[in-house]
Amino acid sequence: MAEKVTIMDVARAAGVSRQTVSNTLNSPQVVREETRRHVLEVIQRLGYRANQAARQMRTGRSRLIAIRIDPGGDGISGSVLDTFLHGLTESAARAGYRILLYTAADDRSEIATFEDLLGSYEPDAFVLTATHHDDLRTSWLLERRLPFVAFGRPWSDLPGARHSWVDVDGAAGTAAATRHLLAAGHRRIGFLGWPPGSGVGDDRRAGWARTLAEHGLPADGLSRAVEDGVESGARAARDLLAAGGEVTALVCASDSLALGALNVADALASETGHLTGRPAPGTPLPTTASETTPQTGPETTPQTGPETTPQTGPETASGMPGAVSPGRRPVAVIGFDDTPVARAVGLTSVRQPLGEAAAACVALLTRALGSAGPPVEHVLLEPSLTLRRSA
Amino acid sequence: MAEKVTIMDVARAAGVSRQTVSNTLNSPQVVREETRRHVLEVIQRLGYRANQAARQMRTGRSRLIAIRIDPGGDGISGSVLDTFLHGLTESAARAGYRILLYTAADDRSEIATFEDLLGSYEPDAFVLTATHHDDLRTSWLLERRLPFVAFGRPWSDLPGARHSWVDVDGAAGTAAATRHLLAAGHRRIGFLGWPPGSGVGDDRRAGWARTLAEHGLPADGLSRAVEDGVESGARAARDLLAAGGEVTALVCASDSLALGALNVADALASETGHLTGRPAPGTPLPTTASETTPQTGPETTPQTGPETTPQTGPETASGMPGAVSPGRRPVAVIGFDDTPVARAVGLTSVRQPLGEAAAACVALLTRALGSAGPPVEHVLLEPSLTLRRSA
DNA sequence: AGGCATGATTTGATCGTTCAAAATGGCCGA
DNA sequence: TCGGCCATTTTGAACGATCAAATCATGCCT
Repeated sequence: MAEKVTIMDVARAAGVSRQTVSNTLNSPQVVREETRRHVLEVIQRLGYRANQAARQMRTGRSRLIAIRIDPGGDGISGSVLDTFLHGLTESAARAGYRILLYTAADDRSEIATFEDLLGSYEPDAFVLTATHHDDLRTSWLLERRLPFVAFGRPWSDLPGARHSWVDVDGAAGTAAATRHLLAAGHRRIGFLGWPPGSGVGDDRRAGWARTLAEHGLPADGLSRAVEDGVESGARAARDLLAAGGEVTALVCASDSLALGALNVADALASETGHLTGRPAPGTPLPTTASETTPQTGPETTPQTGPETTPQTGPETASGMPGAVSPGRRPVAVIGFDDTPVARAVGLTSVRQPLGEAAAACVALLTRALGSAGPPVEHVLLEPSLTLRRSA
Repeated sequence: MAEKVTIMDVARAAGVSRQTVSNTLNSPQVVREETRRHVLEVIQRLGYRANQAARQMRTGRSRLIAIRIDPGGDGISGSVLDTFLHGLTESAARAGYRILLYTAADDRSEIATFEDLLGSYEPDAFVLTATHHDDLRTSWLLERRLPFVAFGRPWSDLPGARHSWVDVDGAAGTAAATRHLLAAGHRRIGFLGWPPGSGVGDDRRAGWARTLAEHGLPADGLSRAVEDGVESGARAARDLLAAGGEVTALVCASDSLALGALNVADALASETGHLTGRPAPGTPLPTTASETTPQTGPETTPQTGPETTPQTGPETASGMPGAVSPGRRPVAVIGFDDTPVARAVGLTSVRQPLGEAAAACVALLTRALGSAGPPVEHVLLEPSLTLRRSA
């Protein structure tokens, strides 16, 4: 096993007391410059690291942030949590925190886990995801004045339900998508979303509706509300396109719905002879300019250091057997979340700045835990549009 | 804040000493039955939970398992780690452990993180993923006799590099895929994989090659080795299909490659008039039997309790505009990992039993940490084939 | 020179648990 | 009645850090 180096080992080696070593690390300003340097040198040499358990016992802080990981539905948008989690781990590490995972089936069992964790590992804070109407978790945490941030707005305006949150402006995302389609000449733009009641879904629909209204275009009958899923998206798209509204483009609340819609659009195109409009279903565009992310408005994203996500880079293409002759575009489709599926099938999609969101969560938490600054803060980030062949 | 309940609070309330409370929890056999029951009742009533930091200080065990989370390339197979992580969190919780996350860019920085963590949070064990040839991490951990399991075999047979691992038999997966294609009548079955040298990739290619050999079929010129990615998969598929080998089916080392191949296959089909062979690219089969997972051999998977992953269920379908008339099948394609992308585009794929793998990792670790059983054990799990429209 | 504020460092106590050893009490046989 | 043994329970010490208070220098002012 690795030999343990305690604060006493360092103290002895440096010829000072425990407390001076502790002070050089935690309150450098009270230690004489020369002593400080010497102690730091010894710490370095011995490879000393403060034992977290002992520190926690005395200070009551674990430097642990807990977050739930869940299986994630059909998995298509599962990568969203995945990416967020990675960003969170990275940002937390920079701030001296570590991420602790737990699972829970519903609000009730999640609260039970809160109690369990608080009694044993004593995480300093929680990060909540998938907030919803009448979220039991937020009220439970608020009642006990436990520090937490939600990734997602509180979708109810109960007076006491004020807490810190970070979110991505879904409405701005669908608005940008809609504006992009308008700029491309589309005038009958439909929306595929979820049944009313989900905060996220309503928000995304609102962005589309608002933008149409701003351009003096009617939205009546151009919207469908179905459960999330590829096939329900396909059904809804068929229904909407057959309704006689002459819809030429679709904005969708998720990549799952969008993928279903895209399948329908491609099928219709091949049926009506427009097959060659796109190179081949699911094949990337032959130009390197096919994958771009234009700004969707004033970028308020805070600078959070370099994101080290290795980019695969836009795929280059050689001979495209499907691209025979240029034809008129079939129904344009835009998804939401820019999941791997979207990249794989060439679906234009709204991308959430997940790395920035994670960094913002950590920033809010550390500020709250450091007891500096206001206890309740909000950060609303702008998404961007990743353009691909589908729109 | 939540009122803290210590072991002394319980002791006082129950009219016994600290140690008796401790014993009721940790060594029940030394406590008189009646006392034990009484103390347990008080513990329940007060909601006592042993403070992990204090316990860790005394025992030296943190009940923490550390694992790396990484961004995950193009994201398509990112969901693999995601699912594994969820299973790990669940299995670990059942065994009384929690999962701690960290990030690292490469082996060197991961080892630096080991040192950091071991000096501060003192995780009891590590779970390594993405093991590779000459893995610096395993040798580092082995030298220090630190407990760990690798999800992935050690892809080098250095004498000293013996450690516990859990893996999925990739060769068995590609073999099953190949057998499935053979049973469907295919005789010229190609393979799209990665350049030689990666253990995982070589293993998957071997399963395909072995199966062809077993059936007395030649494999010469039927294999391509390219970097992972949708477009490189497409290129390799075009190359292989144009080579004049009359290839009618493709087994691929990943869903990314398979997706590229599928795009090419679909494009070729529409070029040669076979378009209607499949309902519509990216559309699920209209039958509910389309998504099945046959056994691929003697199932050695250990029983690990109910996996609570909510299944979306096989998608049902209504009118399929693309399915005009039944035609001859175009090139069949099978992927690997059964990612969300595969489900979304209807790609038949080899599924890894990730929940079982995670459970096996935890089982191996707890056994090693409990110092019962042999310190080095191996678990090799059988993957299964998820059938969809692509093969 | 003595008192005193200031800066730097050290000492004592404590967090909550478990290990190890000591204490208690009942029962038995001599 | 006493010692010994066993089962059960209690007490003392320790894990490694930080907080709070005490101590030790040092310089300055009166």
